Amino acid sequence: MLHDLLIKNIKKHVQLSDTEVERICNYFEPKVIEKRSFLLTQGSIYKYEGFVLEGCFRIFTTDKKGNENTLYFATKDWWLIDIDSFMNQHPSDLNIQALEDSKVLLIKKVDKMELYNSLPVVEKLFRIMSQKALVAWQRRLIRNHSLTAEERYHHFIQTYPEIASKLTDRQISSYLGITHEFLSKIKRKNTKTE
Amino acid sequence: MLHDLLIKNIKKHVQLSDTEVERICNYFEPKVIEKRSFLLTQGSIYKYEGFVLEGCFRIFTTDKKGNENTLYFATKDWWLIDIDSFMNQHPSDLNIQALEDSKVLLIKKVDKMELYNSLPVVEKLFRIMSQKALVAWQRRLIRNHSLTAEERYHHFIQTYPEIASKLTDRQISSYLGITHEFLSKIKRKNTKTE
DNA sequence: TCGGCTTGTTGAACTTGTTCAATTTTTCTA
DNA sequence: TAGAAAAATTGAACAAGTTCAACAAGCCGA
Repeated sequence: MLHDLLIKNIKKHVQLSDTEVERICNYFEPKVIEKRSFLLTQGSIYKYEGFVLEGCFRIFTTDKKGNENTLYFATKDWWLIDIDSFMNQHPSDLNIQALEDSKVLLIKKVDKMELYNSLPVVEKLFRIMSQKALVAWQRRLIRNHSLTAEERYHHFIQTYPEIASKLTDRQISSYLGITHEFLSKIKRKNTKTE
Repeated sequence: MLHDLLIKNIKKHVQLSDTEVERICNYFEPKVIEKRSFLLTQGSIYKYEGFVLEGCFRIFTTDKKGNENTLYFATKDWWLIDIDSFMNQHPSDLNIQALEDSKVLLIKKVDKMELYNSLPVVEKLFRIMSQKALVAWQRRLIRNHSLTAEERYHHFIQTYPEIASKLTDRQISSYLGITHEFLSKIKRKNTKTE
C-alpha cells in the first residue's frame, strides 16, 4: 500500500501486468526527508530518482550572480528527477530541497538501469513521461516570452493553487523569474483594484 | 545512402543491429519542402515526424497578441517534432516553416507506433532523445531568467553560429523573446564599442 | 517569551526592454 | 532592372521590472 500512489501514477501513462508492477515497486524504497534538508545539492552527483508520496520539494539552481532560479516544485504524485546528473553521472547544477517534512520513494541508478534493460514497458513509461514533460516546458517558455510577470503569476496560482498555498512569495518569484519586491508590488496592485 | 545521416544520428543515442536499422529506415520517406512553405500550420494535426537532411526550419507559434514566438530552429541533423499534436492527434499550436529549400525524411504516425511496438530499441531511442531535449529546455528557461537579452543573444550566436547566419534578425529576436527593434539596438551598441 | 532571523512591504532612482512612427536598406519578383 | 515588399535602423516617449535601502511583520528556537 506504500506503493499505491506510485502504481496509480504509472498506470496513468502505460498498462502494466501485476508481475511488472511488483518488479518495479521492489526497487523503490521509502525515505523520510525533513523540512529544509536536501535530497540533492548543487555540485554533487544524483544517484537516485524519486517519487513524492507526501510533502513538497523545490528544485532550483543558483547562478553566477547568486540568484536562485526555481525549475519546479514537486508535491505528492510528482517525480523528482535531475536527468542530466542522473543519466550522465556528473555533478548536478540543481538543488532539491524539502519545503516541509516529506516522504519519497527512491530508486537507485543501477536498479533503474536494470529495469530499463529487463522491462521494455519501463522504457515506454519514461519515454511517454519525458515527452509530456517536454511539452510542458515548451509551453512554459512560450508563456515566459508572451506574458507579463503579472499574467504569469496569476497563471501559476490558478494552475497550482495547492502548491502555491504552501510557498513563500520569494519561492514563487524565483519560479516566475522576477524579484520578490516586484511580486509584492504586483500583489498590492491587485488587492487595491479589487 | 539517403538514410545515412539519419542512421548516424540514431547511433549517437543507441546501439542498433543492421536489421533494426533497415526496418527503421524503411518507414522514413524523403520529401522536398520549398522555401517559405509549411510542413505544419497552427490548427492542423501533425501526422508526421521528421528529420532534416538539408535546409532549415523554424518552429513557432503565434499568440493572442499576434506575436510570433520561435520555439527552435532545425537544420541538418535535427528532428522536427510536435509531440503534443503528434502523440495526442489534436490541433497543433505550432507552425513548422522551411526558411530555405529543404529536404526531410518523414515517418507517419501509424508507422511510428508500429515501430514502438515491434522494436524496443525505438522506445529507448526516443526516451533518451526526449530526456536530452528536456535538459536543454530546462537550461534555456534558466538562461531566460538569469541572463539579459544581450547575453542571450551572444549565447545564441556563439552556440549556433551556422544557424544564426541563415536567420534574419526578426527570426532571432522571436527566439530570444525580444522585439526586433531592441535586437537592432543591442547590435549597434556592440559594433560601437568594438 | 525574548531575541534574532527570515519574509514581506514600500518608495525612489534606475535599467532594461517596448511601442510607435519615420527612414533607410536589402531582398524578391515581375 | 524597376518597383514593391520585407527587413533593419533610429529616436523619443513610455512601461515593465530591478536595485537598494529602510522598516514592519511573522516565525522559530532557546
